[in-house]
Amino acid sequence: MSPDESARSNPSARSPRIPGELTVDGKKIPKAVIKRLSLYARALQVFSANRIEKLSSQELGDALEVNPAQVRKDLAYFGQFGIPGFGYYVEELRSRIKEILGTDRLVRIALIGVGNLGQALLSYAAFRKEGFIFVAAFDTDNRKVGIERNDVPIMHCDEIGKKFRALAIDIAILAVPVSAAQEMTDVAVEAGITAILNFVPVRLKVPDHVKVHYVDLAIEIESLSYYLK
Amino acid sequence: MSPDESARSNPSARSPRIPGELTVDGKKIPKAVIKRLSLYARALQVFSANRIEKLSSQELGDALEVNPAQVRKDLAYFGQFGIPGFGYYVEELRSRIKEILGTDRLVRIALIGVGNLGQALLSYAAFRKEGFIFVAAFDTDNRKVGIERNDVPIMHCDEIGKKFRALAIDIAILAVPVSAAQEMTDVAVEAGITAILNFVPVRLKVPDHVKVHYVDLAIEIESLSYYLK
DNA sequence: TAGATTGTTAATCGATTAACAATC
DNA sequence: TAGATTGTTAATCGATTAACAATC
Repeated sequence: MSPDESARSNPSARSPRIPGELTVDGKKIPKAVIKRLSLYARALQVFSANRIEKLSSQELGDALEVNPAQVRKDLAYFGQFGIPGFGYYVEELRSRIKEILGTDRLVRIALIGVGNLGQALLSYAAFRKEGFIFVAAFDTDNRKVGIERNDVPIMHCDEIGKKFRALAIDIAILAVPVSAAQEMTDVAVEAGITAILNFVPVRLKVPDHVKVHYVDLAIEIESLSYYLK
Repeated sequence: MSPDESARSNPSARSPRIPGELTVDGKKIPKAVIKRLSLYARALQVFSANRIEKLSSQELGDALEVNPAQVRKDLAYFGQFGIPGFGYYVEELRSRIKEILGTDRLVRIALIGVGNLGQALLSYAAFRKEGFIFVAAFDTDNRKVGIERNDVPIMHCDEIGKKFRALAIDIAILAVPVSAAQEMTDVAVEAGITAILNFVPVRLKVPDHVKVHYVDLAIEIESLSYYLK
């Protein structure tokens, strides 16, 4: 079977075969589309909580400062979700987007590095509300190992190899010092991880099948500085 | 004098006149360029620390996974920094980029919201190393008001109006609950702030001259989820 | 039916990469 | 001089927006 034959009638079918390059039915999906999809899902949750049962691409776009054509185009990558002349059912659209994102279930997260930032992330209640759960944290400091933090057990980094598989970790969040970042990454990759959210200000070397997102707080502030008068 | 006449021979002159739209000598500067400039500055710092005195756009690009033509093009927005056939002097390029970014001096930051995330940011040593200093933090919880955290005094949010001006705050970091985000933003804007780094998952309404950068941790994780096999 | 809004194609806009003359 | 690498223009690539036939 050729890669193209993986196209199916199921409109939200995912067929990522070339590592790092995501396609649905042969179309490449820009990274920005995925980010907006996630924003749509959250906005729809709010509409739903406010007892709004239907809306148009215009209304959804207005809530997020996104062009309505953009909203429709983003959705079109994955199928048809609306009714011409009517709009979208809020709950249905929300749940189908969550399905596309793969967040229609609990996503299991491991934290590597229980410093200040790591601890803040552990205690960030919004994660749980949005369907993410910390199942384990790892640190090399023996004073931290063995205790719990926000109901999350802290284990030694030496156990990453064993525990990542046993606990079926989906995503690793990296919040260690620069000096430890690459080594911890290598261990996590060796343990089979395929997605890393990296807060460490260093470029990580990973195999093609591993996806890394970078959040760089200092760069965010520095680039804001440019816009000061 | 027409806006275009603000073009000067000084290549790094900044002339942002249309609020929110940044131009240098009439050219628009993409936001992505500013982010990369900040990455270049940090990488150059590392080269410098390793006693590397010169490099080419190829070498700088390699370190950051950026195309060398991209490096040169980014710099070209602001002037000429290299020597044909030779490359760039590391220290000179670094200091000129810092100048462009406006981070060749301490940038003064105020934190609004001293919850878990806020406290983590206060204790994030990397900020200080990169030239940012927290000069004040604000919270509405009277148990926190009056004490210090990482040498930063915590004041009541009612004082934002007065203190922002007195302390010459450059950038506000917003880390409050969703319910308080817009009100705190309004107060900060009223107090003259022009740059906000917002960690709260809500769209802020601000006047055109105020620049907001969004860091949305839940969206980062959710969009990573999409890339799981 | 008339009005509204989708899904989709075409047009526009912007950003990245390639190529190369200029030049150290 | 010969070799290397810049700065810059042209070509490519990708993403956003506009427009509109299809259709509920």
